[in-house]
Amino acid sequence: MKLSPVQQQFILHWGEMGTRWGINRTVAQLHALLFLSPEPLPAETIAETLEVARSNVSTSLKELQGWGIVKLVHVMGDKRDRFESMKDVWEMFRVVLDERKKREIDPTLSMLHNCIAEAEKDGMTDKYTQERLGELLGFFETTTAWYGQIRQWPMSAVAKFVRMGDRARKLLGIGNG
Amino acid sequence: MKLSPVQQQFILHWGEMGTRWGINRTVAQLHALLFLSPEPLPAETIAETLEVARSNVSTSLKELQGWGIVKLVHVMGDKRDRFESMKDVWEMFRVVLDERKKREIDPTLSMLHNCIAEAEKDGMTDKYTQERLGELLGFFETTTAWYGQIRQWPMSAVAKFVRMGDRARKLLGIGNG
DNA sequence: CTTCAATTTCTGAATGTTCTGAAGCGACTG
DNA sequence: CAGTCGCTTCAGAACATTCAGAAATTGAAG
Repeated sequence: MKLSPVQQQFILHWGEMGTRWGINRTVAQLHALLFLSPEPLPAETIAETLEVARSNVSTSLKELQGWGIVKLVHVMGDKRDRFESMKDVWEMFRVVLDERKKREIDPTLSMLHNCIAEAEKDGMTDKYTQERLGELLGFFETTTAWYGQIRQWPMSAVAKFVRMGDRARKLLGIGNG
Repeated sequence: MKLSPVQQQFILHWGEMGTRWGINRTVAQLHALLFLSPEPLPAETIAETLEVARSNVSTSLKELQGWGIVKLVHVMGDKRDRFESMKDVWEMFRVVLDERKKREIDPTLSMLHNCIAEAEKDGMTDKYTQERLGELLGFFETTTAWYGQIRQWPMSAVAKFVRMGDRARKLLGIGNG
């Protein structure tokens, strides 16, 4: 399988991008390749195309399946596993955000709850710290609640909302407008 | 300077958190410490408290200043530099998001524009790839436009918006509600 | 101009991560 | 039941990041 220069550029950039957000480069590249591919690819092909070890592909595919954005599929007459990426971009990012929330934000929320509870009774943690932790918790609670709302909106609603711009805020009668 | 167990827990967790989002552990810990501190701290104190090398503190502070969430300040009668974190959580996250947009999303947008333009004339990139890239670009453009809107809302507006829940969508007459 | 404290820069060492090739496992085939 | 194919696991090598301590720089005070 031969990649066009454009495909290469995209895959490389996506890999680079991944690392900046704490995702393994190869994992991200692999995802980019599958995302562009019209049909599900076998692991062997992926390894050749990306020029990485077969074993590395295996591990990365597990990772991507763990995130829920790549699925294993079979095609008639081929006993090899094939893999395809989720193709709906909006859905894909929703899945990733949900997963990161579960893995990272939720634990942070409980850490903060715990810290705040401890601080109240330990007699060693100053008021200022308690206030800061409280504000941080408030921030996370509000934003996750917010995300919880919006993630359910159909994509068309989001698009309209964006197009409304500041009128949305005024229509809802919120803020200082 | 002695940290309470609660403060330690928070700082450690924040450092851990940072690494998952592509931010150096020490940088994140340092930020956590400054965030909790009622007054600006000199580098020396930070190094002692966090038990890291003085030089490491210096580099990390530069990094945090680069992100725009830590500032150098002076206090009367002390010639040492002191550092304080931005304290408004909402403002702080806005600054970080703005910065990440500038560093990561904007380059991705131009990469996508470029790829799409190239793909149209190179005759080597299949239609399917072009469609996928187009959808991805659409996604990034919509979400950045959206963020551009909301980042300007006062925090109170966001809070109200969240509390309205799905009523907001219905009130605006968007989506399939 | 010298001294001294504070800070920054630099370099090699330590640590952490990512990757490969080899080995192993299981399923299918002749 | 031996042979092949595909997949996964694993140990160590390669690579990248992070860090500490030494050296250099800055800048203020005398």
